[in-house]
Amino acid sequence: MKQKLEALILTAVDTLKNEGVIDAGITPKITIENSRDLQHGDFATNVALVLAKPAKSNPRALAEKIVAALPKDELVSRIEIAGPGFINFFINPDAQFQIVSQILDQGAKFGLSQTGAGQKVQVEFVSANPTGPLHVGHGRGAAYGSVVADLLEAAGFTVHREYYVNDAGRQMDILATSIWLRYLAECGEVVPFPTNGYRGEYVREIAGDIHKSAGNDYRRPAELIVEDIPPDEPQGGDKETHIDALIARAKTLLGVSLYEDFFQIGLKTILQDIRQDLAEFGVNYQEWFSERSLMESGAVEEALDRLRQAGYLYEQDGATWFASSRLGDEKDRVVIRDNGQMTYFASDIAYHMNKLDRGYDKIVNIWGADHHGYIPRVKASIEALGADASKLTVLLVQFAVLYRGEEKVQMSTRSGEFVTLRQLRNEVGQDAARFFYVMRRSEQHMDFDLKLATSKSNENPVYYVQYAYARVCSVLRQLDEKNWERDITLGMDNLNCLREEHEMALLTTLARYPEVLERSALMYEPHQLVHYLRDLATEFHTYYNAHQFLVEDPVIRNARLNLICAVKQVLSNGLLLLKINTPEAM
RNA sequence: GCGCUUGUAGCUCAGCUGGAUAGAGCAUCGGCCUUCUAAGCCGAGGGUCGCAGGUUCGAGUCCUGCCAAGCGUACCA
Repeated sequence: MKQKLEALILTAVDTLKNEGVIDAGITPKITIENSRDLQHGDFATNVALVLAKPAKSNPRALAEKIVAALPKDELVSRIEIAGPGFINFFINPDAQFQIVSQILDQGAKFGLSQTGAGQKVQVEFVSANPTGPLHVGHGRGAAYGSVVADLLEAAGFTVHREYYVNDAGRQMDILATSIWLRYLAECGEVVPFPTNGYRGEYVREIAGDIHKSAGNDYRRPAELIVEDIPPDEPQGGDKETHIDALIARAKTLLGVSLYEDFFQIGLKTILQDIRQDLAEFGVNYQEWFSERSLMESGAVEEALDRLRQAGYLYEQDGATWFASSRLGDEKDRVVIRDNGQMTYFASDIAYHMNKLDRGYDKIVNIWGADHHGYIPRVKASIEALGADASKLTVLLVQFAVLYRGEEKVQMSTRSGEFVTLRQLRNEVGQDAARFFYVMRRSEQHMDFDLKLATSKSNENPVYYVQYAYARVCSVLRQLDEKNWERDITLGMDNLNCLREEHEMALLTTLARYPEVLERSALMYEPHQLVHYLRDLATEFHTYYNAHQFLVEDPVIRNARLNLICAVKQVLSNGLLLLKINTPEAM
């Protein structure tokens, strides 16, 4: 609809150019909007206002000339000039009706577009360290990321969803050592648990399982473990050096192979838990990409070599640095520490190099907002590798703060008392969890009210949309009970009897769906879809209260049924994208 | 100190990339169930869009400077 209008306006502008009214060199940026106010027609454009200055003309006068030059089209029933020079278009009602048959014809495909056809996009999200279960913060990234990916797919992109598994590095060593220490406790060895260890209950469970299946195979005497270990924080020492020493001790006492058992079992168990958690939440991936595989395949060395050849690496204080400050980062970054270990950033460079080499047109990373400081250095590394950094988009998701009514829910990873995603799902349910996560702009700090999400009342916005869907279903059931046949063709042939204000409003809203979907996708803003569905539900509920659908007159009845079935279809398409259920009865 | 993000109704948030009289939900107040589900609808009140400048026909939206909140500023991941 908008495209047609745009074409008409362009023709008019061209005519005026030929007449010399407008300088031929000017190409206006035409914006067409859905009018907010019905008095302003269905669509409005500001071309006249934009062109007034370069054309050295009064906007209203110019608007009149443009309107005069507009080709006649049956789509438009009336054109008005308003305010400072807006051109308002009133769409011919007959043209609006076709949306109903279009929706019912296309069904689940209505709204999908081919905008991104032929383009490959990779979306990486969640990527939480596999050192414990996902918590509510990850949940927001999961819901947001999966919907963004699905929206892109709906817009025609080929989407590759990926989880980057940090299965290398110190955090994993801390996990392995934590499990071992808990295991020793199972065996009866008394070793104080380090401040910096993972204290969650799940660590004990994994340790317990190992003890059950392996008995005392991994048991080592407590004296040997604590011998000469520097003190922990409560004893006046440093918790970091303390735990590092414990890790080193674990490796010596167990040997590489046995230590690796703990590492692998911990990784496997937790990763399995994360996968299952996400799958239950409706979040699925094409690939779980291992950081370790980058180290083992030599990809990290290769990436560093490429940076070195490009002249971006230098040695200082025994460490190897990447000169990211030359490419916009605030300071240079260490890639190889003075102890010879690669930093996390080094493998991250290799990972992004790998993504680029895979030939994606777009790379989308969804990160927690606390990682924002990382963006400049990653972009710098991509540029240093000679690639196009604009291919990478990093979307930040702000933390969700949990409330239970007025009361803030405390979360602490240290104590192991944090609220897990699983607990949240169980408490508020799948639909409410997804809806709440995705109904706010991702950059918006979010208050997640558990009480509101759990409430099965009118306070809860999730039910509002679902209820609209269920109501349509209910009407169709009533139709059956009355033994009335639904005559789709009769309804289609008589859509022009849908002249009530509420019906016209529904038609325009329905027609907006494809555009909303595309915008949501291209702007990575699922909340736009959520708001749209809310609006559609509102208009349906209003209509429902204002008019009876199951009326005696079969012509009006079937026309209205077709309209509400179109509403049902669009609600279903939208909710499906959000992976929110469409209950037939509530 | 510097950087990123955010300041819009009592609360939680939208605001379609600069447009017309700033919108919704919750909360408050008042109405609507013998007729398709009242998890709904209709109506009312509620605003210096953090503050101050600037850009222009026009600013919640853009630019500058302040103020406030969250996060980040590691040879941690």
